[in-house]
Amino acid sequence: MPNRRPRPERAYEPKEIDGLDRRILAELQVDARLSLAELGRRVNLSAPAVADRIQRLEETGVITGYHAAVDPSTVGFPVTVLVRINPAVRELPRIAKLAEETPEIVECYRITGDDCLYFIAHLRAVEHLEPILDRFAPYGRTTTSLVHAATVPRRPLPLGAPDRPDRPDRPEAE
Amino acid sequence: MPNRRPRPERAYEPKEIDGLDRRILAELQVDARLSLAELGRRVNLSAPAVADRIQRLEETGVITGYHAAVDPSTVGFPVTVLVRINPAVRELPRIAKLAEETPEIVECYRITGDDCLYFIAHLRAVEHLEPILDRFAPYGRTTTSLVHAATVPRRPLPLGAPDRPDRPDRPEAE
DNA sequence: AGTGAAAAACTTCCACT
DNA sequence: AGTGGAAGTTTTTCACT
Repeated sequence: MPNRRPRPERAYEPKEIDGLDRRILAELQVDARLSLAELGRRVNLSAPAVADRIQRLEETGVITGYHAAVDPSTVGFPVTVLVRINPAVRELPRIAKLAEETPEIVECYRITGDDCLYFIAHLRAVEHLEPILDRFAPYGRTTTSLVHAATVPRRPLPLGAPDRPDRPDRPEAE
Repeated sequence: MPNRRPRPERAYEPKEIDGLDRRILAELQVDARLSLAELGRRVNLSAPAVADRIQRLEETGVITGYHAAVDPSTVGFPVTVLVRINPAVRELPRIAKLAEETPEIVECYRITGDDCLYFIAHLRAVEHLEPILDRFAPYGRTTTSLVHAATVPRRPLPLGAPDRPDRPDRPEAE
């Protein structure tokens, strides 16, 4: 037998995710507030079994959280911008820190290409854009786009239709 | 009295969102699975009162859903791309439709600027990028970036700290 | 708009398979 | 890994403020 060291620590165990897990994930991506009982009914499993699986999915880093989606325009942030940044040499860490410290910025990613960073920010008014851009200006060149309508609103990963049973159905109680 | 027609239909009523609502929203953005009972404890309100407010927030379009966040890399989508598109004249609707029909695309927005559309897609392999780009090629010029680490992972809107009481606390039971 | 109390539903724990 | 049953919570409804 080959000398197998214990598996290196990693964020999530490489345990197989089966069709049942995928169906549970598909359901929870659409409605995170589904009860374990209801989930169990949908995937044909008892509530404790669903609870077990969900716990495992959480512990292995597959599910990273449960979040209410709030429409920014309804809570005073009618303006959304996407800003790309072409950083001056060696200034990327400073830019990342600035982004982190700016509460209006709700996500920020490193990307490949000339502009190697971009963020999304929600603003109370277009006028609030300038001061934000000004803070970044010393460290890079910014390109700003106003975000209009969502052509495809955020939607779940294509995990396969949540309707293919992995085991035969149990007989229905009527 | 001026002739007031019934209020035009809109996605959400312009009812005031007070500090209590903001605190509830702040909590639910962080953990959508909090129980009404626990929320009530945190904002110092009874469970039925919290349920009422949440229902109103849902009905008025402030809360648009509750979603489990799934780490794409743990479910077989290790590659994330951001694609900007500069559409050929009059082809934007076709591009939007293509985006809608491509399950790997999890969001797509219209933006200002030369490239007036962008989308985010999660892929099972870089090789899957080409066929997708090829579908868009006839209708516009695409610019693709690979998305690396999240500098700022998606986080809640800055709705104000969820710890400022709007009413005096009730006496604690001990 | 919010409360407390009762009924229904849900989550959790556990012994068993 | 999953089940069914018991115990503890939570959600929901409702009369009252």
